[in-house]
Amino acid sequence: MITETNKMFILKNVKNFDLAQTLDCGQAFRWSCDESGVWRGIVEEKIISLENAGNDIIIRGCNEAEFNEFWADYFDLSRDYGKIIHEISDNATMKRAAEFGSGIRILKQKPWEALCSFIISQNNNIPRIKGIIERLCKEFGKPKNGFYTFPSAKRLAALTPDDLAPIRAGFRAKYIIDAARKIDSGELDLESLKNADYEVALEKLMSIKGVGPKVADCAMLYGLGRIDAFPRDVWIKRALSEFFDGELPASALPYAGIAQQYIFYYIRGLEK
DNA sequence: TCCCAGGCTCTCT
DNA sequence: AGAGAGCATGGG
Repeated sequence: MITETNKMFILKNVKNFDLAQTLDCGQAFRWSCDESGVWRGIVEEKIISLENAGNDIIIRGCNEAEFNEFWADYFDLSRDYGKIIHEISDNATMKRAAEFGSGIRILKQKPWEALCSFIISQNNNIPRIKGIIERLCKEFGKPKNGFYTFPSAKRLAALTPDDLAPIRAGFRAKYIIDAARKIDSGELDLESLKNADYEVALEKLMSIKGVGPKVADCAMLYGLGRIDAFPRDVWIKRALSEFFDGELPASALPYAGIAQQYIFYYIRGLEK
């Protein structure tokens, strides 16, 4: 039987794309890696596997045309991260952080999945966030070649917080349901926020119960492709006061969201 | 056991 | 407007 996983091709000479850094830096929670360094994941109903090989990346599960059609945008391959790193490196600490995480790319995740994931992330730790999301997909997503799709807002809108008990999200269950219902009813249109004024988008997102400025910024950065969003979590606040006198250097402001990811990855790396 | 986690809501000043 | 408790759950 021919399956789509038989498809394979090699992405040549890719810069600033380290799979481990990009897929396990805390921006997405569903990618996993096996012992041989092969990363696998599902977005919508598309499954792909990737493996770093020097300056190349070995891709399985789709052909080049399919990759260019969908995944190239997901992995933000048209953005010149080298140029950004160069521009923000006039600040010594920013330079260290950016070089430490120079293989990070900001994924363009599905808006609903990003919003829902970061609602779950509040006052939580990353291993547990992953567990809750995994259970959410297993319980309410659709099975697909050994993976599960991320459940749609429509699917979750039909449930109650009690129905989410099996995923053990705690007090966040009611927030997930409120978000799902606002999206499903059309009260909130995530797509339209991609190009909205920042303050307008922030206010719209914060109309969801359990969504404050941090989760809203994450939804914008990771789900709406907005690098003007700058999520301030406990780690970033700590880093800002410890290394940056409270605010981002001016050179990093145009790339605030990307700078934020470098700092997050860097300071957490220092802990270990 | 205790502390904390990619925060937010609610209440009390 | 600002401070602080409470929140569900479980990893370290």
